[in-house]
Amino acid sequence: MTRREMILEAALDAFDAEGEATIEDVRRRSGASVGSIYHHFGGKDGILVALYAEILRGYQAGVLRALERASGAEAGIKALVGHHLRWVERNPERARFLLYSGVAGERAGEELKGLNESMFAAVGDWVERQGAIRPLRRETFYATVFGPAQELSRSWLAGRTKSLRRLEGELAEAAWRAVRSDA
Amino acid sequence: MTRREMILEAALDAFDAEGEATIEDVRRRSGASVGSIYHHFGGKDGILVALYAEILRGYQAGVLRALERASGAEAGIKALVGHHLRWVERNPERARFLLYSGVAGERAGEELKGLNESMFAAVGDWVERQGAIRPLRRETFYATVFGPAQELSRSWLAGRTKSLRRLEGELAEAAWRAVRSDA
Amino acid sequence: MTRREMILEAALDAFDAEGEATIEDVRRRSGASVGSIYHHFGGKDGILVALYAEILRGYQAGVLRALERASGAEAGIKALVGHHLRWVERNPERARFLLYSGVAGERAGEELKGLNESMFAAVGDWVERQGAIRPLRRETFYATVFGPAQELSRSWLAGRTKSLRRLEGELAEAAWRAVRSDA
Amino acid sequence: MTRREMILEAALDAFDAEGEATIEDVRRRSGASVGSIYHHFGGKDGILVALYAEILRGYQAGVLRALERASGAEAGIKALVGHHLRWVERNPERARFLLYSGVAGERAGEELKGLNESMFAAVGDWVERQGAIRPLRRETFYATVFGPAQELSRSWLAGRTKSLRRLEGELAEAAWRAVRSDA
DNA sequence: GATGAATGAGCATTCATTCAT
DNA sequence: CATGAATGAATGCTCATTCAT
Repeated sequence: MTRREMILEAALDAFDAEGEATIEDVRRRSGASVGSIYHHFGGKDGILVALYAEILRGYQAGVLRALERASGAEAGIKALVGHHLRWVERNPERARFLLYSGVAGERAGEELKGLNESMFAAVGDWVERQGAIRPLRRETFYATVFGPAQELSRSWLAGRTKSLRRLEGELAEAAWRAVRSDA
Repeated sequence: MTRREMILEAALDAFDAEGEATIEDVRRRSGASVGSIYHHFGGKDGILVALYAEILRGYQAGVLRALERASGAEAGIKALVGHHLRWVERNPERARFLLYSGVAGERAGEELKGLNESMFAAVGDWVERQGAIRPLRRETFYATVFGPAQELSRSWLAGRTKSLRRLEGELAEAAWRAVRSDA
Repeated sequence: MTRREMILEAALDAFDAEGEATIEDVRRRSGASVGSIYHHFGGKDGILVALYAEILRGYQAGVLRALERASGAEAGIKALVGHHLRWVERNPERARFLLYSGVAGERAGEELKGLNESMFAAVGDWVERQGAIRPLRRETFYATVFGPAQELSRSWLAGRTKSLRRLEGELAEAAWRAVRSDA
Repeated sequence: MTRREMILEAALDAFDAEGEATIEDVRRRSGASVGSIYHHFGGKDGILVALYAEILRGYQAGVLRALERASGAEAGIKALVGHHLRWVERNPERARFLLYSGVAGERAGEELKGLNESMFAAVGDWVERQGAIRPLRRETFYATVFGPAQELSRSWLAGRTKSLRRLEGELAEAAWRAVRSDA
């Protein structure tokens, strides 16, 4: 494991345990010196953005894989919802970091925007190839498919919901009903 | 306007402008002294919780009003979605505070929990009186109805979506399709 | 119980429980308002000095009583030591206040100086009437008779010594040997 | 002189001059930045404990040296008293810090306890090797030998006694009479 | 690449005191 | 006599960042 990786892991651990990741937290948990951390990442934001990008890449790879495996619109939509719930349940610290680190909002940067663009494009292509989905504005589509799973994920991460897997069927069905065409 | 109200308003202004509300921010914007702020609210958390509760009460009153005015399940569901979007668009600072102040997660306290309970109960009662809604677990229902609107609200507050009102029709229709019964 | 007395008692309680007595502590424990406290005592120092004087008067009255009851030099010296230890053991909060409130050092004031003078004079008179005591400088005499008991009192108040009464015999005997004349 | 030493010296100076040592006092007097102070000592208590330990070590080294140089019980007891008075008179700021910093009582910690234990043990060994000293409980012995000198030291530090050296003979003699065996 | 001493602005909080009612 | 809102200086502490070795 490289220094770089140790630092990123330490930052994720710190964020999970403390709700934030100060340089001092990262130093203590990684064993690296302050100077070394700055050498590798340039600053606190550098660590957070790198970690965010790494996590997001992993999540998105799963999304695309789920879509590839599914055959047909219904299976695809349900796979998107299911993957989201299962990924969050298997990666609570990573999910927490994506949702609460504050990186997305302010420090986004071009790298992250590019990541999102390419995934939106891939999912958009897939949607267009399906016939059984109602024509919806892009924003409505994403909010409708991912919004409920996202809200439940937040709820679960905060300890207000017991299990996500348990709700997967209901939620996937609801998403499908929301976007399927009438015929 | 009482000192207390001036302080709460200053905290909301500060949060909106700076993304956080330090005591110094609140002091400067309210004109109150540090001591006076502590006299009234006991500490920083005291201000935030009081403000959160006040805002939440206002939001919830609107939810209940929307439900009362609506006749029938479809109108009710769509009213819930519509009210959410319109309230956020009319009260962006308040919405931002509810979503990003961090009060909900950690400092919740009994007061806030009570507020949520009573509203969930009221909405739950309404749902049970409707016939045309599929039986869904409580968590699924809330996530399905409010989740998409909530995700879009976050997107809009972050400047990534132009208008919420524009999407109200599509989103309300999607929510209705997700929860309506088959018949 | 008058307001004044309630305030003094609250100050002693606060000092015992918190190691200091802030105006806010006193307010909460006495039930009096801040304004009322200032009305009666003028300020924080006013409370502390008044309390110190009251406690000191009580202690000194006991010293003089112990001396009056004793017949002869040996009994007198031993009575002084014994009274000190027993008073501390029966009034730990008062003893703590006298030793640690910091009133004696800085804020002394004429009232307290007068109290000490008159007691020193009374004890000095008694000493001069005894024949069996070695001539010692006043400072040496007081340090020799009270010093050991005082040190042990501090130790006991800090929890480093189990019982004072248990050591009374040894300590009184040692004091007597230290000051008795040779014959 | 290292940063660390400069900070400790500044803390002692501040305590002597102001009666307390705030971080700001120490910063101004040492020339170090707040951050540097925290880097070295972790907090205000860290400075005080380190300073207390350093001073106590110096005092105790003198005690042991005094005992080694003395031949016989009487010379030893008198050397203990004499060393105490002379050390206080030569190191008033250090004595004041030991007596009034408040470190001993609350923040003691293992380091300080260990220091006291080892010195008590060394003095205890010496006492046991002497024949001419009455058997006294350990607490009584220490209180009897050091108590008077300690009380006088407090008195001198507060400006209520002119000279300690002047009283050394009387006080040492009194301590010896208090603990010597009858024969 | 790595280390850790040093910096200083910024923050939440405490507290004695004043004063209008 | 009593109340409590209001004041503001002072305090201990955190933290991202720089830089000489």
